[in-house]
Amino acid sequence: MAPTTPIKNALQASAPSDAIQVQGWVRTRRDSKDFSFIELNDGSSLKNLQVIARNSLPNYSDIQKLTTGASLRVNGALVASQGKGQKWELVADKIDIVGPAGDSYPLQKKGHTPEFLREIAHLRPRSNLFGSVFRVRSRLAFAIHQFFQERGFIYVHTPIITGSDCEGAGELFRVSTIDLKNPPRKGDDIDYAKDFFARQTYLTVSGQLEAEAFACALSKVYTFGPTFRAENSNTSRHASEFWMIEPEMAFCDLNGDMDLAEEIVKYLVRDIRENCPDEMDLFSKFVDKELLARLDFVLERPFQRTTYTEAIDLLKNSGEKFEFPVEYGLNLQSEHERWLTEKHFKCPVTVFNFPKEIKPFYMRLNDDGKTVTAMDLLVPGIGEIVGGSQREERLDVLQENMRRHKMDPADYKWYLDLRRYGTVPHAGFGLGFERMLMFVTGVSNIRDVIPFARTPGSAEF
RNA sequence: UCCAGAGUAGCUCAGUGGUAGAGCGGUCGGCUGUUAACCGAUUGGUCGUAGGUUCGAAUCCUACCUCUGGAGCCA
Repeated sequence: MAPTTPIKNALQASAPSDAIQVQGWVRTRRDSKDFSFIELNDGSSLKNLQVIARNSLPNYSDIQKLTTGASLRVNGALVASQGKGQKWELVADKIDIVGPAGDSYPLQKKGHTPEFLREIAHLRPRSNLFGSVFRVRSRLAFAIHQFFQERGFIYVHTPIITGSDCEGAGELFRVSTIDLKNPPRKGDDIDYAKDFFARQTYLTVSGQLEAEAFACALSKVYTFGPTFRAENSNTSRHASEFWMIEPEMAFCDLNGDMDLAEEIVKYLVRDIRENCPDEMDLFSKFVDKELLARLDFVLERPFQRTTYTEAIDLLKNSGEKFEFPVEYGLNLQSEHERWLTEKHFKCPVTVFNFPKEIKPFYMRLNDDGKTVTAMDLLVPGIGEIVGGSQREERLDVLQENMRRHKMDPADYKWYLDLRRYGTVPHAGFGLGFERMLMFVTGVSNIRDVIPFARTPGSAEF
């Protein structure tokens, strides 16, 4: 079989070519007097290749019946286009109709709403918008690995099935092979000692604890994989299955942690700006007209930093009327975060040193005894994109934190061992992959940056 | 889970108590190196579901389902 030229390469050709082969799907077809124009797309780029099908082709009557969505293999000559709008076009010597699409094919050449395309998630990557989103998703994943690998971080595959529910109950998916109709029992309770893993197990909500173990051996590590939350969250920013990037650094404090978070956000924005120009152009035209200006702004301006206490003061003195109260000891609400990043600082802002009462047990207690070394990186349009902290490395303080959070230290023996043997200051954060993708593409619903989204009540496909 | 809004043709929508509509798509024909081509014709409906009010309901009422926006939780 002759080698196939990706349409992306054909469009970037520097010289005509007598004989190439392309394969792809029909986007549109227009008849002319003695021939037909076919716009062919193979997903290698946003742009289509214009194919000229002359009426001298033996199967021209079949070609005239082609509709959007049909798949073709075309052999012909790549020549300079006579028309405007494209540099090259392919004059076909032979067109094989690999698979016709029929008149029930749901995608038109006209634009569709993202909501409709979501209902046909198996076909939506054939649209300009979703093809672009998923090409950028691929590039973003690559850039993440590149960022960490360039800096000497070691990629750790933390487990997806886990026995620890460190973030608290009620938000995990149970993993079990127990027969739901006839479960083994111990008294009135289900006997999980008879389950597959001889204990209760769940889908992971975070690889952090395991990443800490590896950071305390390999110094700088990162995880990048799927995580799961059984929260009944119905918003455009939450999914039940999503990907998270979690670096963890030994011999690192909160400042180093904040530095890394700001550095990676800038790095990823710059990488996508440079490597996905066609896609970014599409997003800025059809998704969010302010996108490029906002991203360039993020690249140019230094990120701001403010303590939680200062942020509360700023909010209190802002003169702004907020729906929710601003009070020391309360969580910052979405409207507060938006005001800080969009109205006050007008750039990404990192808030740090939060009251210990509103943060998890593993965050390091500051010397004031009131705050912990937590940090949230807020970006305009999305809100919180990174959450991280310096971890509590002192065994006695960590055990006290656990008791304060009504946790049994005995359940976390292996985690406490990290503090018993060669403990070190260490820090890390979680960066939501989809939220980052939303930020760089301008796409406003998380369901539209995941190939097949899982959300409460919805796991079709 | 809470608050608000919306479900009418394959898609986007109009129709607000009295015969179910348009544009796009599809189909047929015409024209044409076209660019979301153009021109003409045509096709296409259990008005989200189930009850109720009424002589009569897409339209008013109730419940439920789904989607969207916002909120909580967070990444």
